[in-house]
Amino acid sequence: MIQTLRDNPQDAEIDSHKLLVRAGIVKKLAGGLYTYLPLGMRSLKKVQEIIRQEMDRAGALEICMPILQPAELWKQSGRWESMGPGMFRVKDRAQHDYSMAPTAEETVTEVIRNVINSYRQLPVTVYQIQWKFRDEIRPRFGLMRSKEFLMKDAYSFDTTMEAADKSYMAMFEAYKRVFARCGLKAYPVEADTGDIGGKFSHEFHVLAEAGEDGIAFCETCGYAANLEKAERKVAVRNDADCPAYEEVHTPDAKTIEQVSKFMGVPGSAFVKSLIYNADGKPVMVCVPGDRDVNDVKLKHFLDVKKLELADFDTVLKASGANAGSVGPVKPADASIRIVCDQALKGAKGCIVGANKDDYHLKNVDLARDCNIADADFADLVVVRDGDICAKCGKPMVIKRGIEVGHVFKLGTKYTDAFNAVYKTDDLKEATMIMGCYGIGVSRTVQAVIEQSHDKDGIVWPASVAPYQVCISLLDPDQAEVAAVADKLEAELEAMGVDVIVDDRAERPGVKFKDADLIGFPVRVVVGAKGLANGGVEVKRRDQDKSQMKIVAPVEAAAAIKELLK
RNA sequence: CGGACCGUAGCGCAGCCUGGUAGCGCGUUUGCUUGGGGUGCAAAAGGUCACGAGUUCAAAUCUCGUCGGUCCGACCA
Repeated sequence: MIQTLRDNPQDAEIDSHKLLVRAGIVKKLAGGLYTYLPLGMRSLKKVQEIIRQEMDRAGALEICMPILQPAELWKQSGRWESMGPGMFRVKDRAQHDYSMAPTAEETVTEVIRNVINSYRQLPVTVYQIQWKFRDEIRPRFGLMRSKEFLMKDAYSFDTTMEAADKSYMAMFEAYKRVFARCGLKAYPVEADTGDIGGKFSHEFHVLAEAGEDGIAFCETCGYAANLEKAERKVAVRNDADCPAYEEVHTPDAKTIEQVSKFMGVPGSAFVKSLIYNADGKPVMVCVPGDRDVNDVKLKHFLDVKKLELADFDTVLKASGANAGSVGPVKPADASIRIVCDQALKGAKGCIVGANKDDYHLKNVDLARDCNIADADFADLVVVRDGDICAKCGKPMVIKRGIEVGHVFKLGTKYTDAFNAVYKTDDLKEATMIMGCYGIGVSRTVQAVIEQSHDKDGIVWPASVAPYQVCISLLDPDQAEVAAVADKLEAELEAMGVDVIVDDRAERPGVKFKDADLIGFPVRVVVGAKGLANGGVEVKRRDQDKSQMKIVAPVEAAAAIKELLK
């Protein structure tokens, strides 16, 4: 049931997706839904096994929770509404609502609440490897972002913050081991903690051009954070004083790019001003003209629940102009709060929107001409390549990554909602402190391929390859040759090595191409010609043809075992 | 949600503009051939041309609608 394709599927864009399909690892059923063919299933199981071993080693206990989850659980945490259309919802015959598990914080908290009653039973960390469902807006890149995917999710419950930190670190270390054993270079990256706060969230990223997430790296001090979180340091400005500001007519120029072209001034000389709607109140946000606002940072800084760009009406009312001519100098709504990126502190001689359609102001001194509180200067922009690391002051680089894991200290968000309490040693009740930890198992399989392939196909690490060894049997109809292959296969299996024999009636070239495409870590060629030359030929997938070794059949198994190390 | 493009054999595509017998490559099956990096030859099977309506003597082709897919964008002033 292994079939390889010569042509790339038309819907695949990135190498790992093309190879998944061409090598016969998965087969698409519909958008975002894939069947794991025999080869894919074997790799998926190997990744799962590594995860199980490392979870067990870290002291976590395996459980299995239902995929179908009663709506009541989600209503109790408030997420039945807040998850929005991202969650698949179904009804039973009695019209009761259920979700198809997108994650399992609610379920696990309900379970633990019922099972754990005493501090004597804590701490505990449970995990499961279970299918998850998310109604992605745009499933893409094969297994990378699909509607149904295999996830390892773990949840820790502790009595104290210190203990919770310890549970967190145990998972953190386990994750490092899991990815290393899968042959992946995965980096822990600081991530935003959403509504919870604190410094306790790390994403594990595999660096890849095809990655969907941007990560800021400091090669000097090792700081790594995703773009939502990454902070930068800015130099103190010492701008020359400028004369009083004046209006400039800028017809038909709305974007910074257009005005900058019109006036012949670089974008960085501008102040970009946006009106946001923060919990229903308008706020003006100013950043350097060549920068983007980081909504997550802004949300934290303003400490609001809901943050979005204001609609056109609000913009007009707040500034007095339509979008494109908004600025911090004398907005129509004089009481509007203006917050500013730290890089603008002390900025003089800037160009800003005039709060009058088709006009801008030049020679603006933010301190002199605008009403901005000192405390309203903060780090509010998305970092980019070359920005200064907030930790060590050296430049950072931006790289792309695939998020394969996430560890998160949750606090009491769910244990409060579900009243997950335990009896303390002084006969009181206390709320458990929770952490959650996910690994995208199916995504990890694809990340391995993305990180390890060449022009001929996949280069599987031995630990997660569908088979570690492929015996390419070139003359299957010659009894003595086939006998050598049979014996070698039996020996390898006895040594605990996975082996597959390609005994198809195909030409050698076909077998070699397929073995390279699928990417078995070690290829053994057994053929009449080779045997006449003294033995069988062994070669690692990542070795060149010239590094192929001829070994006597009796020594082959040992030689292969050596190559797999 | 908005825009663009696309649905023709298992896969990759042509044909559509200018309506008239449904084609090519890969794969599959059979025979011969070849036998160390996707061999060559010959033959065969395989399609409601996404679906529905319309125009027409006649629709894969033109028109409208529906469904599905892919990509881009979603207000950064």
